[in-house]
Amino acid sequence: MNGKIFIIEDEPSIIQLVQHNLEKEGFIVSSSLNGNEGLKELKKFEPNLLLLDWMLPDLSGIDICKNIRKDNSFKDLPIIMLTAKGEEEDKIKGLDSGVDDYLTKPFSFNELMARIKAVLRRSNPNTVSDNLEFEDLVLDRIEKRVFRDKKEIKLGPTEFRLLEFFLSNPKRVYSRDQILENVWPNNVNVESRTIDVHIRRLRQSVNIKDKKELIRTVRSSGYSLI
Amino acid sequence: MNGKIFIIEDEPSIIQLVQHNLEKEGFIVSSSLNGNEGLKELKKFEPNLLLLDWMLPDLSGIDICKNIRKDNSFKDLPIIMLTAKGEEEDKIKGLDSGVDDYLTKPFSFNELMARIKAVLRRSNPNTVSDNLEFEDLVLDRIEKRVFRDKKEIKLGPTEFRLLEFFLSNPKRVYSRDQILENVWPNNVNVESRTIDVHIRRLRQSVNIKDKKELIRTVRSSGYSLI
DNA sequence: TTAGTTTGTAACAATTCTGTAACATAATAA
DNA sequence: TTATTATGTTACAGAATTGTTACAAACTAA
Repeated sequence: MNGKIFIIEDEPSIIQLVQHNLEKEGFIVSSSLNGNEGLKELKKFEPNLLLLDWMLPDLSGIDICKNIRKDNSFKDLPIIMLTAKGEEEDKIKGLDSGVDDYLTKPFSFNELMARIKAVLRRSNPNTVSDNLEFEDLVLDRIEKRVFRDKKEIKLGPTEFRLLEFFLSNPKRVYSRDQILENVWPNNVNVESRTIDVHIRRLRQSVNIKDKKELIRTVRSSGYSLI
Repeated sequence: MNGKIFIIEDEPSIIQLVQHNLEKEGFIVSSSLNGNEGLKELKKFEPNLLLLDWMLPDLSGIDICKNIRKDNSFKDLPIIMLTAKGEEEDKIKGLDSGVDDYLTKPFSFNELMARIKAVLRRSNPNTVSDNLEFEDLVLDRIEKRVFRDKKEIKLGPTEFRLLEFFLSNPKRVYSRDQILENVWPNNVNVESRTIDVHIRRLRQSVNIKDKKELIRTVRSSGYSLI
């Protein structure tokens, strides 16, 4: 998951929490505590999505919204509005003003994340791709297909998940424990040597003559893409 | 398993139990009985993980959480929240205060241990992201690679850990005892001369023609980077 | 059902890593 | 200087880790 997200929200604790978690998810995040300043910074930052608080000390969220929509280069910027509880009526207005979605505080991060993904996918398909890529390797999560060098590769379910996991963070070395935790269904007990065998199978499928080895063994640590 | 764990929890019996068991597992543990004092001590202690009680006499767990997340040097500190049953669980989760995991009292030590391991695995390699650097030497802990002068150097597992240890505090002279304690798995007995041999191997790998020696011998004291 | 896949494990092979001993050399003290 | 102690260097056996293969059980699709 990638993309740039801007937050305008006057409560620092919310900014901290959301920003922290979004960055952990791989987004580039910037923020502002008030409307006027936020508008300026936003235009410099050029985000792919805006999280906008409804109640701000200077401008209301709706004013910001209108302002943004006037600016030609941002008239398609997806906006998710954050509203405090009990601002029900205003929601409707909010939607009228060109907001893409709204979220009522307090919200869980998972909720927020789901909305962000949905909105980004809907309005900016390029920033959120369901393909994982690494060099000449492409994994299509939706169609469950894998290509190397434009040619399709057939993988079994486990090899697919294994490769998907490696691609989530290419080059990073994962221990067998980490692989087990993330690739196998929870609380399934398999020997760690089993992973070696699946690595072997994945290697066999993924390797192409005249192409370099894709999976690196790091002795006493685990495996990684390379 | 190693690392530093801090506990903020007002019930002494729980602290006793948890602390004792964690120390037996090889963790360095410190604790505090209340929020305000805990916050101060925590920042001095610089833990790798925090066990945080939800109900405290002075501050609530969530306040502490927010406070921690504001501090830049601790915004990635993994936190496991301890809650009593029925203690507004939903609220805690709903607010998503940046907590990494929850545990409902009463819990077994095994449960706790499992969560700790999972959280540490999940968040430590990520947050500790960083490369260790010293002059033209770079050690990438995530990808488990070492570079000197931009060129990759192949190291065995022990040499890697050895170098990693030296890089944690470059220029500092470590005695053979300290090296043993930190580089070799706990309760392994090896002769101290063995270290000399590994130093030799590390030197051989790390040294480059026309570049100065990187590892200094301090007679009767130990070794250090230089 | 049946035929074809997929999966986990065991067993063995291949490879790499480690610790130690033994000897060489360097530094220090007497 | 010589004696003594600390460190450097090398070689090697056996530990430990990983690669590979084969096979039976579990699973799927027709």
